[in-house]
Amino acid sequence: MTHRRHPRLGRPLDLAELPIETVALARRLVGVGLGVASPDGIVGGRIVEVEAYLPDDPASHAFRGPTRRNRAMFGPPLHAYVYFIYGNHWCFNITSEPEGVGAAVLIRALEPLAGVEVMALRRGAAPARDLARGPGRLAQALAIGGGDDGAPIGFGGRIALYDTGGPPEIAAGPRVGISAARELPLRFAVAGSRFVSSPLPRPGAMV
DNA sequence: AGGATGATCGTCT
DNA sequence: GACGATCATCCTC
Repeated sequence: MTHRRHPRLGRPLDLAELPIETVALARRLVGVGLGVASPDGIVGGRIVEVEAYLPDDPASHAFRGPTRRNRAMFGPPLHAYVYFIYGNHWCFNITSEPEGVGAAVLIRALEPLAGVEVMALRRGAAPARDLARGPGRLAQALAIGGGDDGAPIGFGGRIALYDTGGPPEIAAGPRVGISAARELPLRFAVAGSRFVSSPLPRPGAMV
């Protein structure tokens, strides 16, 4: 199964268009199409929520230097970093920054657009809104697991990005589930999307 | 609608 | 041996 123009995800995204600085990449990925090729066809949707994990970020797995688990974070940009958490769940990141610098963007939620029935099958009778809302559910719906860790993003591989059209309005807020650096607004989402895991203030909203 | 809890295991100290 | 970038379920309000 190979990636090409997809009626719902759009046309293949030229990776050269993407910034590799972590915050810039995180913001750019909001609204981008994500497709995973499998025997069941292309399964994916529009990225509606991400989190940035910066170099020298106390909330990042890379904070204490390279280990076997976080190795991909220190590899080249635009590769998958996939890790297992809480004994149950896989989480999917796209690496950022030049090789040697440990950083990545966690993909937290998707608006399902392609292979929705396949996602529903994998997720087991979940409501459409919950098919890929949250990083664990997203990985399960897309069948992303440890075997994808370190793989390059792109056409010719399993995981590819698509250009779905114009950039959306982006909301920002604190990251989820971390204990360090809680105050930093490093979570980015499509403003107002119902597929975001938890609400974020609209851009320019009053505090 | 929202808070608490158990599941479950790889990774690092 | 503790804990985690989570989720589903069960409970109370």
